Amino acid sequence: MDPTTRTLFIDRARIMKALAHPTRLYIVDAVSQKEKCVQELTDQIGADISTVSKHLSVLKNADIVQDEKRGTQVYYRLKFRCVLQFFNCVESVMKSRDENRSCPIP
Amino acid sequence: MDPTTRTLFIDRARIMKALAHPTRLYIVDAVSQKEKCVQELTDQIGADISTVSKHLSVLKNADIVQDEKRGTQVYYRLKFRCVLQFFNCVESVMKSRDENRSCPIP
DNA sequence: TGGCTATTTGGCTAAATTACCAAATAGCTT
DNA sequence: AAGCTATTTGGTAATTTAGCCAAATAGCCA
Repeated sequence: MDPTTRTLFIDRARIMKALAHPTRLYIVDAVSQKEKCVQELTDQIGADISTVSKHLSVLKNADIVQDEKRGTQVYYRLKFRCVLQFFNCVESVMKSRDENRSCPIP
Repeated sequence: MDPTTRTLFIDRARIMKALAHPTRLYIVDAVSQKEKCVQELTDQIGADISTVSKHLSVLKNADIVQDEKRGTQVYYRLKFRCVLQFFNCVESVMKSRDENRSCPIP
C-alpha cells in the first residue's frame, strides 16, 4: 500500500477509534441534543469524573466535540451532526444480526 | 445509566470497534466495489496473510462483511453500503482539523 | 487572600488489541 | 491417497487502552 493511502486510512481510523467506546458513544448522543458540562455527564454515566473527563478529551482531540468554558464549568457539544447518522447505520447492522440469531426448530 | 441503555451503547461500540483500525477501513473500502479474496487483499495491504484473515473475521463477526467460499478461496464483500457514508463524515471532521492547523503569522 | 467547586492531569494496574510465525484445516487435482 | 494452494487458528510478545485514586489547576466569591 502506498504511503499516502496508508496515511489516509490511519487518519480515518483515528477518528473511528475515538467513537469506539460505549461511554463515548453515550456522550456523543447526550451532547447532540444540548450542551452538557462534565458533572452532568458524570452523573448520567456513573463513572469517576476523571474517567469521563478523559473520554471527553479523546472526543475533543478527534474534533468530534467542542468545549466552551463558562465560569468554573466546561460545556461540551457535538461539532459534527453527521456523526449521528452513524447510529442509523449501526442500528441496521445490529438488526440484521438479531434476525440471523433466530434458529427455528421444525 | 440503566442496564438497557448500557447494553445498547455496548452493542453499538462493538460495531464501531470493528471499524476502528486502518487495515479494516481499507478492507471495507476495497470490498465495497467488488468482492475480493483473502490473497488479493493481502497483496494490496502488504501484511501477513494471517493478519489479514483475522481482520476479516473481525469484520465478519460484526456483520459488516459477508463471506462466500468458492473452491479453495473465500470471497468477501460489504454487507451494508451505509457504512460507506461514514467516510464522508469522517472526511469532514478531518478537514476541519486541517483548517484549524493553519497558524498564520502576521 | 483563602476557601470552594469544577475539571484536568499523573501514576498505576488490569485488560484488550495487534502482529507475526508456525501449525492446522479445507478443498481441489492428479 | 498425496500433493498443492488458500485460509484459518493457536501461541506469544509488544503496545495501547481504561479505570480509579490522588494531586494539581482554574475560576469564582466571600
